[in-house]
Amino acid sequence: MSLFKEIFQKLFDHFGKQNWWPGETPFEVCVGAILTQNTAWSNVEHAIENLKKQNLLNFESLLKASPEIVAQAIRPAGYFNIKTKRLKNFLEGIAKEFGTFDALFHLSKDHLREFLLSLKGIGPETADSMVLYAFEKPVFVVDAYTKRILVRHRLIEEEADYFQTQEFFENALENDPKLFNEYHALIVMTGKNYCKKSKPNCAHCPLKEVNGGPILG
DNA sequence: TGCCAGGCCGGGT
DNA sequence: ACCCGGCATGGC
Repeated sequence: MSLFKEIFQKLFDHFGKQNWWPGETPFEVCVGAILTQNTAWSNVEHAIENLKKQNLLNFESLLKASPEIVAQAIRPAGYFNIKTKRLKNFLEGIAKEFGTFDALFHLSKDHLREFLLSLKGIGPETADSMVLYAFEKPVFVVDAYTKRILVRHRLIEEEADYFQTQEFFENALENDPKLFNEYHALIVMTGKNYCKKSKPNCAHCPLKEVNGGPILG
């Protein structure tokens, strides 16, 4: 078994199934992906709740809602002004290019990804989170935790960019959206245990050794 | 109190 | 091409 499969297995055995993404519909997943940019999910939950209460958590309603209303609703998620713009860019981009949200389901993975990345406010992680968790196409989502863990264990260089890190996983694993789904969720769980500033082999952090050593401390 | 959170953009050098 | 500040709330 490959190293990356072994790591996955140990994380899965330790943490169990994560049932990601926390969202009831593909549209909700997309909105959550934007709202959680550099933000704790607990804050996003309040914003999502507000949108639900006001019946704004669907494509048509959110598209029509005024920026002021949206900003007020998503306030708990932080960066509410810029995130309002990003949501609007997303919604208006879809309306202009495809007409409906559901039309996105007919796009190929690469076309979908390319379209999302063309929108201001949607970068690689947000796009890939949508592609994987809303549209269930096989891309490996990389985030700050992913890089932090790999760098800590000297599996990648500090300088590795998003796409290099992503290839690292995608080359090592079968192209399975369910696997990518679970793996990324487990990495987020694991990453919370790594302090941000510590050097490799920080005493507080788990996963002290990967090659030949115990994965979980 | 300060630091951190499931990024991304835009302006300066 | 890099580097860096701005964006903002809530939890520990």
